[in-house]
Amino acid sequence: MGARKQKWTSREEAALRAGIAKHGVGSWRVILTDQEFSSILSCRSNVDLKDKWRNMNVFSTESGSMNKGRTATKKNRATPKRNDHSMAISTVASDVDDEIVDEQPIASVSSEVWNVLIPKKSRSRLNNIILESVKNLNEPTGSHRTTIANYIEEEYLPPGDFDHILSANLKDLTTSGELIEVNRNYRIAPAPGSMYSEGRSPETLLLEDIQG
DNA sequence: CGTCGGGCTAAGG
DNA sequence: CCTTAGCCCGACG
Repeated sequence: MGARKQKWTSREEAALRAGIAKHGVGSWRVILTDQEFSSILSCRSNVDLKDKWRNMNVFSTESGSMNKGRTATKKNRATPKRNDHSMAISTVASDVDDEIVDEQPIASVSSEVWNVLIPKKSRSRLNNIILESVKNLNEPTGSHRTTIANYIEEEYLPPGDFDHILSANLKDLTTSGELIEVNRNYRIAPAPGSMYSEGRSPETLLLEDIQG
């Protein structure tokens, strides 16, 4: 009644990302039954995971090409194919590249995808990941850039030249006040108005809705 | 049974 | 108004 639409918490999103990183895209049921995430995602169904993952990867909606053409509504996603539990997100990059140009080695594509497909619109997406990482690392004194980079590379995906992108975004987040930098360490900034969320331990912290 | 893509619609901008 | 995001539905294996 109160919440017909149950918004996804950043914790659930993190669990979903981690689950995909470990089990691959499409293994929603497996992720759901994994003891690591089953507790967090207990309220979600396998279909919910799929839908959420789709909504998380909204690329286009760019200027102009808001095509609603019924004929050959390509978009992304091509072959579900059983990918190994190593790439996961790279699969998304691969089929996107599949649409744009010809086939290219994924290794070179992944960084390109991040540079080309991410530029301004999805800046908040990357920042979201950064905030997520800092929050999940939960270092009392804050986390160093290399630590953050390492976490993101492990947990999400590893573009080659990701380092300088991270630096820019960290600076951006610090400027905007979302992160606080102390001695080259970054930590989540305290909430503008409220303290911790109600009933939430400092572990969970805040930042449920940073999307704005 | 699970996954997938399309579509609907309540919220928020 | 328009975009977004959660959810539902039918199809397919």
